[in-house]
Amino acid sequence: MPRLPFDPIAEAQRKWVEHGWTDASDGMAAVTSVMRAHQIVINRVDDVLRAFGLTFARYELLMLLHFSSRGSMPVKKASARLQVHSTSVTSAVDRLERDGLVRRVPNPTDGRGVLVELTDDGRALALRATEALNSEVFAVPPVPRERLGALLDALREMRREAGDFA
Amino acid sequence: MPRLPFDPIAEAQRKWVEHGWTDASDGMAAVTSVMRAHQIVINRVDDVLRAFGLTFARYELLMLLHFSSRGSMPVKKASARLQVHSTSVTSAVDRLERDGLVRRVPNPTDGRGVLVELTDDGRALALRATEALNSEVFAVPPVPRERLGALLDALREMRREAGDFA
DNA sequence: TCACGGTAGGTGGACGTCCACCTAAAGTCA
DNA sequence: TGACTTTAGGTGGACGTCCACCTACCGTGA
Repeated sequence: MPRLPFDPIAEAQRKWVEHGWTDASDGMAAVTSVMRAHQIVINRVDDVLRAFGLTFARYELLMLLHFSSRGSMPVKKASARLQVHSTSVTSAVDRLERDGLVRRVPNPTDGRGVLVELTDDGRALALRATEALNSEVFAVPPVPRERLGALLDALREMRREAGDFA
Repeated sequence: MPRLPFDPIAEAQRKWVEHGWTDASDGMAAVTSVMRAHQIVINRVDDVLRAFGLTFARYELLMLLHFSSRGSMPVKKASARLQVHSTSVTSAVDRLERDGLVRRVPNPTDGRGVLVELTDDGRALALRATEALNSEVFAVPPVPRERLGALLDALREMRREAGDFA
């Protein structure tokens, strides 16, 4: 990826103001910046997880199961906690099951549902991946430490306003 | 999507600290927050663009061409400006061309390349979509106005450190 | 008890992103 | 000038996300 001689988002913002869309220019910049930030962090994370045959989506599901009291939960509950559609969880479970990291078991209390259950291999891999992620990515945040608080605060507000949590 | 009674990212952060991964907990929260923020903003944007048969990726390409002096540019240049792989641009061009919003023309100065050229329909649609996006999304940023500056600053730092621009 | 609306989960498909690989045309350098 | 390297762009495929639709089961109310 080439390094540009200028900030492309600042450039777009300039165009917005030029066209008289000043009151929308910050919002445009915010949306575009979040898009690019997502790309940056997911690439950093997936670079590390590739060595473990994982992606961030699948890693998150493994850790959610790891932290759950029984090591298993219904697809629906995982979907709510990870805040993605059930079908995204289904897709992750398919691949994790293929690799022997989780298994599907019938839900004893609901004949419609299945429980996704962490296997021993899955738990071990999740912990090894966490060690790598912690040291190679999370301990070296993608933003200077002194800005991290403001970033987390702003994004928490965004998530709250989007109705993620009470 | 159900509203959770608690912030799932704060909950994950608590688990991280419990496990002694304190120095990585903020980074983990930052990465996860950016992921979720991306989902929130892209859903808001695509909700509006759906009425125009567009997605944000294709909209961005249309606007890039609209702002360019000739209304056309090589795939490679669009890829650098949008900061996505060339193949992502190829894919967007395929769909925009299918819908008559851009056309591919041979690059007169490079026999290997093609120029992506905005059609009149493409330009008109981009402007109508911009009107809708400005009023329905960008003018109502996904974060309180008073936090917007801090968010933009933090994300600009992230992009700079990732090597996006000088 | 039983009919019916609601819910859990899966399927198939569209889309954007990336990667590995390919072809053809430039560019380079002896 | 000619052989080698680099570059532009496309293909095919993996993956995650969403949506529309489907099936099977649950729970509720008459």
